[in-house]
Amino acid sequence: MTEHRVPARQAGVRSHNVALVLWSVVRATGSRADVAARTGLTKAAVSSMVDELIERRLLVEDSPMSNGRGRPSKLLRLHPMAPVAIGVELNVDYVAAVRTDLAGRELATHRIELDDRRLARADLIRYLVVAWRAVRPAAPVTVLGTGVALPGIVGRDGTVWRAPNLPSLSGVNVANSVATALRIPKRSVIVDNEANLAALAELHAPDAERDFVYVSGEIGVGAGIVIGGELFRGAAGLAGELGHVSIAAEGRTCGCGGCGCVEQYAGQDALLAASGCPTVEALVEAVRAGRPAATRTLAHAGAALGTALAGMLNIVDVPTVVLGGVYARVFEAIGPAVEAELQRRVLAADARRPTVRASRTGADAAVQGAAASVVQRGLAVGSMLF
Amino acid sequence: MTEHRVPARQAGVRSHNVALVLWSVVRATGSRADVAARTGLTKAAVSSMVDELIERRLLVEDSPMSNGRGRPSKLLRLHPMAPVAIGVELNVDYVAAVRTDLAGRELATHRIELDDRRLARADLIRYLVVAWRAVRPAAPVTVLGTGVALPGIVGRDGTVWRAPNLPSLSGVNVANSVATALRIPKRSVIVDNEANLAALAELHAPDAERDFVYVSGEIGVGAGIVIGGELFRGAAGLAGELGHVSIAAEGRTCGCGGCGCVEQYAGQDALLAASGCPTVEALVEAVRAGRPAATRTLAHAGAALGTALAGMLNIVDVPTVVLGGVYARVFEAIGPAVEAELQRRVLAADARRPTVRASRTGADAAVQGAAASVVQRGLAVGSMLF
DNA sequence: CGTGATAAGTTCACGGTCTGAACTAATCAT
DNA sequence: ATGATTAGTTCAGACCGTGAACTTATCACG
Repeated sequence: MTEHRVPARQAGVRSHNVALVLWSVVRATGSRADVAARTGLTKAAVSSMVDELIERRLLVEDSPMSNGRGRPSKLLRLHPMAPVAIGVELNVDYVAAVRTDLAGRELATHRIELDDRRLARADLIRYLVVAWRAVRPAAPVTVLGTGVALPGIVGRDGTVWRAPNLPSLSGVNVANSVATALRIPKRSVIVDNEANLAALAELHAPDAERDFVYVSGEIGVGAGIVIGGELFRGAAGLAGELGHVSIAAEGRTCGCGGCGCVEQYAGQDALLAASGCPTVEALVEAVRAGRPAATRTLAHAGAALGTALAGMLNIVDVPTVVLGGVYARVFEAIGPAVEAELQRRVLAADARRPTVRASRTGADAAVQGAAASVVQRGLAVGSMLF
Repeated sequence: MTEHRVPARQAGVRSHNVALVLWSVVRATGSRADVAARTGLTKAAVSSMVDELIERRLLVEDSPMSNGRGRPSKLLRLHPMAPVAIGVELNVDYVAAVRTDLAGRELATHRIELDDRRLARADLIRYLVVAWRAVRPAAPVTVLGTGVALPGIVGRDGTVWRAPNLPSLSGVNVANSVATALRIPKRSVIVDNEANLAALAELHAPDAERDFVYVSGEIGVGAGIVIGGELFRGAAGLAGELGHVSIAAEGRTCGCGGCGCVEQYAGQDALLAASGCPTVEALVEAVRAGRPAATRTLAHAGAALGTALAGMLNIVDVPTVVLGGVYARVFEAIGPAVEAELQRRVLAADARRPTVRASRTGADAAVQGAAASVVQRGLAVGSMLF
């Protein structure tokens, strides 16, 4: 049953509406009157809240600008010294960081390529710290929080349940480690799976759907589920482990202990092995050149991926699949195979044909999403910001 | 991003808190002071809201009752003429209905056994109407709404997307049909999948978990997903189609057009065919008697079901599986096989062992859940009740 | 150059809401 | 009977969004 446990108070109304106003300006600049029209609040209410937001140095007022007729409007903008969010990503072959404003605009980026599969836990954390410091604001600006993207299963409290490709992180509470290393409050750190955060970035891209599954094709295969414009994390935050959905009960054995896991058929390593390409770049090149070995491999992988995704779509009911990571780069070869399999296996496909498209975000999707997750929590009612 | 689109108003605070107070009394009787303590509101606020609820004939006050010390408390109860909810279920071999109060207590039930696989749409609706009328309140009591449980995929607007076992219902907007046949407002009718509503009933049972998957083992295999004490319906309300998750890419062909669907291995018809039992009763009896053909069949079916469920658990992240329908009746034979497969295939199993248990609700789970879904919507803010 | 139309933004009385403290009511133990 | 104890009520105070009236600022037109 819907839990009403918490009583509502007037202060909650205020903070909700102030967040609404701030968010409205962050999404698109506008005058007080514009904001009132967009939010449904009265001009009087918006005026009072904008005053408060200017007072708190979250917004600034442009100089008046004529609209042709009537009193010129004073456009509102994010304050240049408004709080920022930092996102960092620790992946198998690189460490990345980004600083964004509340609108998600990049203010600074950083990236180091390295192979850290065999690094010890302390070294991994140290790389994260270095990346964080590289994008830290010079000016005395509040850092709203830090989002951390990892290639593994992460629980709500920031503990890594499983990270096959970064074994030394297994069981570690990364939120704690990062917070102590950076001497920042633990609750300002959000740790999540890389696919979940990339899905969040995809959600923030222009014209994004509000219901989709983002498939992250890296060395592991993960998925971020977005329903109604919100990331679906499941009971403990572990939702979306697509890579280890079985598509053949007695199929290839997998490092996870099961067998027939789709990762064994459509993961990055499987793609390279089956196509005979040494690197992802070579595979992408082979697809461009239309080499049969590559296109055939990807058609097979697409069918496997599509089978697993069909199960997923039957279970979570999402109309759109967004292919990211490697899959986005070879979309022309793998997309149709995935789509065909979905059409065949998704129960609702007759009534609502599932669509498959390539991701619109680039390689920094996860790290962008990490920063966005901080902003999202910051704008939520009852958060750090209000 | 979390959508703040709608501004908050004071009236919303009031209706939220009134619902909170009403719900608190519905869950467990208590004095105004008890309610204040339970909800976190002040005695003053609760007093004013209880007055309103008594005025509106939703609550009544018992005569004072001594607590040993101090002024005796006047316990609050649901008004005997408070609104009720009606749930009806149309299934392949029976039609059922129930009337409940806001607390979910049964006030009247009705059940007709029949085989309606071949009935025309109009006849099916007629049976629903008859069942509804059989439990309709005699006294002039408001019917808050009607929940309809169906064995098929139902969209948010009440349209049946697919109902393999009741083909004449396919494409029909059952909410409309029932509303016009009963001459009740269309928006008072909620139509949903039978497994979803059974999950809701399981959630309302005493000591229910707040995160689980309810598996409905009928002629079709469906699942209702409960996360954080709320039913998860997916983007369009079609979530949980477990029966057509594929466990073998090139496996047995299925009526849905795909192949390898788990329903072909663990559905009721598959169980009967494989065990050689003519009816479910015979199968249950064979399991009780420990006949090898039956136990072997169920072990195999359990492995198939467990494989599909493992994919589901990896995707939606739920720690508990509740087996209902046929599976509950043969739990001793099928449960361990399911559990073993989950242990092997669920990625988070090492850290959090998935548990499997039999449903605590009976054959009327879906119809009870249908009524509960009405109450749930009725108590939600901005609903019919407030 | 002045006048009126137009639109942005502000002010303020009002009604609704919860809180917290003071107060009244009712019962029990002594 | 008296005091302790708990239930429930009353009321002033503070907060909040609304809606109408008002002020401010610009443009078009004559």
